[in-house]
Amino acid sequence: MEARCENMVLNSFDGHKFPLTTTTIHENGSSIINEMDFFSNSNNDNNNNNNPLMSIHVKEEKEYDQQLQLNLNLAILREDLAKMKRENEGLRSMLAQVNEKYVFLHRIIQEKMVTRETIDEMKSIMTKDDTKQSLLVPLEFKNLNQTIKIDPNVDTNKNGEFDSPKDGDRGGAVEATIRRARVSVRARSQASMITDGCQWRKYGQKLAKGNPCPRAYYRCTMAVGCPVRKQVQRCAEDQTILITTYEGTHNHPLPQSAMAMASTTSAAASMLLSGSISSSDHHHHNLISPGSMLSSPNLTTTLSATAPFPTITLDLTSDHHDLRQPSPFHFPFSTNMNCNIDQNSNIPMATGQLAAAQQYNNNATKFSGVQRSDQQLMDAATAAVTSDPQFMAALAAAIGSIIGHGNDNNNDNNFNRN
DNA sequence: CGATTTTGACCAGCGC
DNA sequence: GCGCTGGTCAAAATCG
Repeated sequence: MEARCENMVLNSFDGHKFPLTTTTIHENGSSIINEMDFFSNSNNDNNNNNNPLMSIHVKEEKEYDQQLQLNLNLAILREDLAKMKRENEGLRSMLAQVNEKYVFLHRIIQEKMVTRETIDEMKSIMTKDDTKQSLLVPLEFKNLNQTIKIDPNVDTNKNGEFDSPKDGDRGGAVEATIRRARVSVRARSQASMITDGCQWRKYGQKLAKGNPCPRAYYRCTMAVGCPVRKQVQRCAEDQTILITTYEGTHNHPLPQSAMAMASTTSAAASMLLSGSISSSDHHHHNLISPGSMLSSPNLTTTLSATAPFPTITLDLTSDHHDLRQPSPFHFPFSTNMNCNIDQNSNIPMATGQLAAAQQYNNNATKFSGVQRSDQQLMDAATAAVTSDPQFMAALAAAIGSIIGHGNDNNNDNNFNRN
């Protein structure tokens, strides 16, 4: 004779209890704890088919098994969710730090702008040939934002492009200078074109001299008349390197996924035109600007004064940026914090961020304690984030939304409410 | 069938 | 003026 009792249960999330073990008590008083086999199949069912009571019992056990499996899955999901929440908390704190640095940079930028205005006034007093000066020193724009927005008063050709400087129009010359400034991005990628969030239409292909790989020409098709173009070509020396050269500034709102690249190239072009750094051929700069692609430890920028158009090259081909992968290249998480975003149009605004970045570098001693750890943290986060394009896009959108609200003090709160 | 790509032709700038 | 080169155009082909 043996008695059977259920003495261990699993509480389900909906309040139900499911037996995990049974205890078999034998006549001699000994007892054996039998663990419930969650994954047993129905082989034994055949042995009980002739016993209606046993059949009902087995049926109940099968239901228990199914429910137990379901609840175990739920428990696993819960654990995963908790893990993701913890990771999310870490990212939030990281973003808070990034945002703090953005505010700091923004203040520096404003200070820089004021300084530039003072220089402008002094120069205009010292020289009467201000037309030449302003053409030679493009940074003298008091508000670079104005150079990026499409001005209906500026002559454009039939394609909506800015006319070349030869038309003698000063405004047109300035705009053409902006458009002619080029930002070249070198990155390792197996894909034929890097994914930068914009829509492009190929309008030509050429075999350039000295490179067996053809150069492809693309224009932005996200808006009619958008003057932005890009050239894509593999490096002749190392064909795993994809060289993408951007020219012009978008005249339309950009999706969040495109903001990273647009703001980075915009910032680089801004620096290039600003003359905030000396423009010597093959002069390398390692820029420090928190949270920016431009600040990546192994990123090298190269300015070329001998090229037909002023060109700045952002080199992402070092080991740290080795992005070789079968899937299309995805632009590293970065840079939204490096641009001002027009509250109305969502157009990235070049604001001389890199000059500010340099000043940030000069002031780096203020941050020397946290800079290094932040940089390491940022590196780790970048590697983690870039491994998941979808998450990267979502994170970029989140950051963009924060910074898009300006630098008010509620940014952290805005994010934490998510 | 509309959008996109391909590809030869055309144009402008530059050096000789 | 001529040839070379880079960049763009536009008709044809291709794709989804």
